[in-house]
Parts: sequence; C-alpha cells; structure tokens
Amino acid sequence: MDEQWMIGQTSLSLGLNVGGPRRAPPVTRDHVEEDFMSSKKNHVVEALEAELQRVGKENRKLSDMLRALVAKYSDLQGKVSGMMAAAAAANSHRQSSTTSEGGSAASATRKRPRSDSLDTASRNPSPPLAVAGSSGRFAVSGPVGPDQAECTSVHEPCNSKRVRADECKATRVSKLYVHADPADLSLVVKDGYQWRKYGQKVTKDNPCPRAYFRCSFAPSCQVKKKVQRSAEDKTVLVATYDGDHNHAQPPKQQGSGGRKSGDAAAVRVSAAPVLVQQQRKQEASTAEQVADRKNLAEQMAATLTRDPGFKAALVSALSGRIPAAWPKTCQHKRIYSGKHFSRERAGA
DNA sequence: CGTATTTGACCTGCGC
DNA sequence: GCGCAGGTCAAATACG
Ligand SMILES: [Zn+2]
Repeated sequence: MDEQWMIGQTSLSLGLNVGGPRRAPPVTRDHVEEDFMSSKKNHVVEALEAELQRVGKENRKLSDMLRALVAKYSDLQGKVSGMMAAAAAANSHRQSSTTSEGGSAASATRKRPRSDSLDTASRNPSPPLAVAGSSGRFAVSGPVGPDQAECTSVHEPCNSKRVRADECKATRVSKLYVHADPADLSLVVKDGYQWRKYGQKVTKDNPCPRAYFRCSFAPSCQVKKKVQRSAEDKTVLVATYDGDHNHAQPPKQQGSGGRKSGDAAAVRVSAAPVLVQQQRKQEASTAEQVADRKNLAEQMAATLTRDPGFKAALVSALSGRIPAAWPKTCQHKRIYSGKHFSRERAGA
C-alpha cells in the first residue's frame, strides 16, 4: 500500500547504503563498456531491491511490535481502570470523613464538587484515584519529605463538562508534589521539559498565585501544567500536569539568543529533573508504574499510528535522517493554538 | 535582536 | 441575567 512512499523513501537511503556505484549519464563509447555498465546497473538494482525488502521487513516488524504494544496496553488499561473504579468507590466512602484540607469552609460551601478533576484536586487533597494496589492506601494529602516528589496521575475521561469536544480524548491529569525553598518565589518545577509560562492567577482558596505553563513544543505538544504552592505547606509546589508529551525530553540545549526557558531557571528548585523523574517512578507503586509506562506507550502508539508521516519518520530514522530541528522552528513562530480554539469557540 | 515572562483584560462556565 | 472564579490571550516588558 505504501509502495510509492517506500520507493520514494528508500531512494533517500540509497546514497547511504549503495554509495559507490553511481554512474554518470551513459555516453556510449563502447559496447563492452556498455555491457559492463548494464551489468553493474543490474547489480545495483539487485542491491536496491534487497535493501527495499530489508526495509520493508523491518517496517513490518516494527509495525508488529507496535501492534503488540498497543494490544498489551489496552489490556493493561482495562485492568487499571478496573482497579481505579474499585479504588474510587473505596475513596468516595471515606471522602466525607477525610476533608482535612483545613478551614476553608466558605469556599467549600460555595461550590459543589465539580467533575473537573483539576478543581477538585486542588481543593481536596485526596486524589481522584488510588492506584496503589500493593500499599492499599495512597496518601498524597500531606507534603512529602524534603527533596521529594510525589506523583499521582489519572486518565480523565470525557465526563467533565468543561472539557470540550476537541479535548475529549481522555486527557491525562497528574499531580506532582515537589519540595521547594519557600523563600524562592519562582513557581517552577524542573521536570526535564521546557515550559512557557502563559499566565498567572491568584486563586480563591490559596493566597499563593498559580502559574500556568504550556509545553514549549506547542502546538505540536498540547501539554499544560499548573504550578501552585500548597496552601498548607508553602514549601511544597503542586504541579498539575494536563496531558502527555508526545516527544522526548529536550536535551539541555538552549536556542541562540533569547533567554533561558523556565525549565532552566528552575535550577533553584531543590529537586533535579532526573531526580523528580526517578522519584516519580519510585513513589509510584508497581501498578502505577505500569500505568505510567503504558501511557507512554499509548502516547507513542497513538501518535505514531495516527500520524500519516509515521512511516516516513521511521524510514528516516532508519537512515539516520530524523528531522531533529523541527520543534525549534515551531518555537520561532508565536503560535497560540489556544487562541484559535477560544476564538472559534467565541464565534460558535 | 529575538525570545520568554509579566500582567491586565478578556472569555467561558457555573451557581444563584 | 448577574456575579464569581478559573483559564487564556496578547501587548508590554525584561532578559541574555
Ligand atoms: Zn511537550
């Protein structure tokens, strides 16, 4: 089905793999030479065909692996969601007794618990799920020890009223608790990704402002995060991640000119990014770990399978031609995808 | 000079 | 319909 594409792409790698036998336009001088050239040409064609077959084979192999990955993922996701449902049921039982958030009774009375997990999460420390199967309890309420980060994540289904149709694809929301110096006013959680701050707001139930960040790979990556100091313990930064990155963590490179990204500025925060990542893994129970990894796999699988250019990228990768610079070009344009969203919404 | 951040204005959803 | 609160935009500003 992709033969045309394959041909086009393999022609890219010809230069790499075949290399030598590129001949000049045939100016026929001799029958002998012509014969020689034609035989050589045949040789090249054979080599090309072999290469084509090899690449096709690899492509099939990778596709199979991807399929298996997706299948495994959906299987595990089913299990996880089952566990989540059970945990949520258990959670809702004791939720009434564990509203230990503090004395913010006024705000609590004003609003009914919304389905928006971000909102509820910020006012209610008990997470919307408890995936910790082994430990039984999943306490994120209190601040963790110094230099520790704790993370909880959830697949947000389409039940939120505020979630619009275009966001209905089960956005993942995860919370990360990072210990930070209270004297440091920067609301930056260094997690290895690059973020662009696009807003700050003082919320009602917390005197500390909440900062809004968007992945600097936007609009290709729609991940957002909110960072706010815990109302109880100002040494704790609560980072709420909305979505999953569809790319790897950027290397510690900063573009020419301009200033450092917010991520780089976060050196002041106690937890190093790698540390955070590792602690996320460590804190997470095995179930969550699996879910986390699965989610990553899902992201990759979904992205790849959805992307028509996946195969092209695959072949490009095989031939070492990954377009590494594309996010940079994206950054150059000041694209606010959200603007289009909101404006369109306003129009409609 | 190019890019990131700041910050007031604006938009949208929700409760009354 | 109005007011409130959270979220986002984008011009102005800061920075390397
Ligand atoms: Zn991203």
